[in-house]
Amino acid sequence: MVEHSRAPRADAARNRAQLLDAARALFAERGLDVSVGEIAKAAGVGNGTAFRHFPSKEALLNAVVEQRMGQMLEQLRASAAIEDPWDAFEDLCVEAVRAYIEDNGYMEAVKRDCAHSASIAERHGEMAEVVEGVLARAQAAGVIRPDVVIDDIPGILMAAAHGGAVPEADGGGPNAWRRILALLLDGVRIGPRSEALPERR
Amino acid sequence: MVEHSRAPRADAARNRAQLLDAARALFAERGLDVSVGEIAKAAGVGNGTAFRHFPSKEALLNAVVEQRMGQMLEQLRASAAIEDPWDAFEDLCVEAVRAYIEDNGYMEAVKRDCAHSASIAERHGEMAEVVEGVLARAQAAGVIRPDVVIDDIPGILMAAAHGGAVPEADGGGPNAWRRILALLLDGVRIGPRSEALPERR
Amino acid sequence: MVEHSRAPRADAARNRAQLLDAARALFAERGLDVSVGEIAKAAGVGNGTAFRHFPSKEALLNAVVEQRMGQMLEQLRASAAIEDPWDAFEDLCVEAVRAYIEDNGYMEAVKRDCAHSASIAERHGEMAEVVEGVLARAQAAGVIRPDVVIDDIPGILMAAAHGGAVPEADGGGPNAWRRILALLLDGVRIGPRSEALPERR
Amino acid sequence: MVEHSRAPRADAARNRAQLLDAARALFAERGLDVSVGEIAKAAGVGNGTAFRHFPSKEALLNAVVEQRMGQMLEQLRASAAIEDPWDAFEDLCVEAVRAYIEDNGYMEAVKRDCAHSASIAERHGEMAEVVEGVLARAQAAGVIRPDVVIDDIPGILMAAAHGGAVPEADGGGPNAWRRILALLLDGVRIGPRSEALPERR
DNA sequence: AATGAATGAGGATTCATTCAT
DNA sequence: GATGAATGAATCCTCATTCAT
Repeated sequence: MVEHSRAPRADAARNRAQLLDAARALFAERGLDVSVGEIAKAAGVGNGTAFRHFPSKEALLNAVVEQRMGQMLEQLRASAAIEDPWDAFEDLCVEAVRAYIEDNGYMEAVKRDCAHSASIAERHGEMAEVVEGVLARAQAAGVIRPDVVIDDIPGILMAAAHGGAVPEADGGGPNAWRRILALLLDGVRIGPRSEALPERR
Repeated sequence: MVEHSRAPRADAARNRAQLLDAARALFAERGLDVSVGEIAKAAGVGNGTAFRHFPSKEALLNAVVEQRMGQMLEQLRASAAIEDPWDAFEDLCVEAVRAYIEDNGYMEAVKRDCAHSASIAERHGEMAEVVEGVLARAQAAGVIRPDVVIDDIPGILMAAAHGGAVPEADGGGPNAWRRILALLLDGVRIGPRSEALPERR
Repeated sequence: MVEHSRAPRADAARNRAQLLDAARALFAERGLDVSVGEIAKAAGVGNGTAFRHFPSKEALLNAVVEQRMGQMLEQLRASAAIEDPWDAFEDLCVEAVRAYIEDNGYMEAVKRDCAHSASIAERHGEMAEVVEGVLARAQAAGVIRPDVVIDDIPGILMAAAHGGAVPEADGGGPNAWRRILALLLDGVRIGPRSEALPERR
Repeated sequence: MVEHSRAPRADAARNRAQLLDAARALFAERGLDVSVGEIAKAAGVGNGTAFRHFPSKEALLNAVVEQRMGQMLEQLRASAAIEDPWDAFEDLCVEAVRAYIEDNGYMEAVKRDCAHSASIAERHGEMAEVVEGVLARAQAAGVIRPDVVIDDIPGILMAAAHGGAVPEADGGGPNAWRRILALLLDGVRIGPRSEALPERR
């Protein structure tokens, strides 16, 4: 009988999750211009339901971003756990940029000022802390030039994420960011350069 | 009052120029989503006038881009004329990125495939030629690592242009790109790194 | 006042019906150029509601046509059920032309190729079948000249429907088609002519 | 030197003629929806010129119609000159319908009430007179049934002109009107029917 | 709590018509 | 008299958001 009753509280949570999933997928795939209606449809719910869970499109985006930041935070911590200070920093950058690349919506959201909700701000703070730690460790280890500051990192990541954002004819494409990031890392690093740039796909 | 009087025929060119100016300004400020109507209003002309001069929004954008490319081409040539191979390359990058930064619309247009109009394609070719020359000269002079290829350059520029595209609180801002570009250039360069990153701000 | 209260959900069907009615009426009255906005207003709904029910003007027209074809098909079958072969044919023609006359929109739609939607195409096929049967029976009974072919019938009906499509001063008007159709039928028939043309209203 | 002066009065007449020609051609080809601007362009004049010669689109259409009526009148008179009363009537009908078919714009204009200008009304009267004469002669000769009246003729012609106005799949096409007109003529005629309907294309 | 209907403000684009030169 | 620029209303259509059930 449980299954036959009309969507009780349990399904509310499921709907929310499905909306978030659909929103993430669609924002990632097609940018921030997808309509709420389309997201709702992809989530298998009515569009009114979308607005019940998230009072505005902006709020939905924020929720997606917040969730994404959660995953990102885990990822950053994993990178931070790498023993070698340089490897930790490099891995952190690679994974962060990959997250941007794979989620256009997240990236576009990051470009706006997204410290709207309290929890986003909190997550943001935690992430900053982790990054700061990794950077400090690498600088303490003497593998990153000392004039790089924590405020440079978001820009570096965002820059790398746009390294492939040109037409294919001009060298753009899904893997082009790897070379750009490699150049940036070589610019940041102390010591010998990387032997070779990543293959251009 | 003189300036406010209507002066159609002779001022058609002026209207066109005002439309281009308004379009550039608004595209730059608020991205490619500004409506043609708003551009027309900013230019001080009626809705239909915009479409008389540019048969579609796309065409208006193309015109903006084309004009910008003209300026850009001159700028690139000036950079190419610099004697020192590295200075030429560096100047070229700085000026190109500055152009992107100052004209968001241009930059967004560059991300798309912009070989729409014949003249844009032609300009594009000329620009590529200049850049290729500067790169080749620098590599021949041994100041740029040999595994950098011409197809890396647009990505490098686009990346640098996004170095400031994060909230101010995260280190973004109108001048942040300079540091990111400096890092990229250090990654590209053979020999000692730059002594210090450009000042933030 | 009861009728004026808003009653969305349950009345969605009613809105749809009102839109169809309004569309039919306006298309009939003023041709296919009436705007969707005007139809919506006549139906007492907002602009967007029209597009919610029918995703495009074309779709709205198709719906009108489809509905009309349903009525028409019934009518044709009723005519086909008439025992006397000639009477059946005549009645079929009269009713078909009347349908055109009463619904200008339908008629204009028939002029285009209207096999747009699957169901329209299907209906079209069913109608053709009925007409073919009636014609064959009449020809078998020797009351219609044998060189008339099925492909002549749509043209005959369309022609008759335009018999009144001239200014009143020139003999046009809502009933003028009856005389024209009578002439056509006399041209098609084997045997004596009709004794008198229908009264010119 | 004459050719080098700026379009004196003589060219005004020429512009007018070119506008009429262009309007006729475009209205004929594509219906009454062609824009004045397009007509002006086809005529090789500025659109302001079009509105100088014809104060409104409606006026331009009227002028086209008026001119067309002139040609038509000649044609009708030629038909009226045919000796055999039936042949005269038949020829008149064939040529009139052909005129409609070949000039969609004219036909659409005839459907509206086009007695706007005095000269159109006058032409209209002359045409009616000719038609009336041909009809009377044929009826006097006993080849047209007596219950056909002059007011039936415009409807007959308009009807025949729409005999092909159905999709090709339903028997429509550029020559279908001939069979429909033949049926109408057989309905109108006294005596034996035509031996065979015109070939369907 | 979920639904999907309704809404109306835009957005791009076209066009008849008016006007300044 | 000719020109073509300017105009703004109108058109189809989309979408975030609100509401009645």
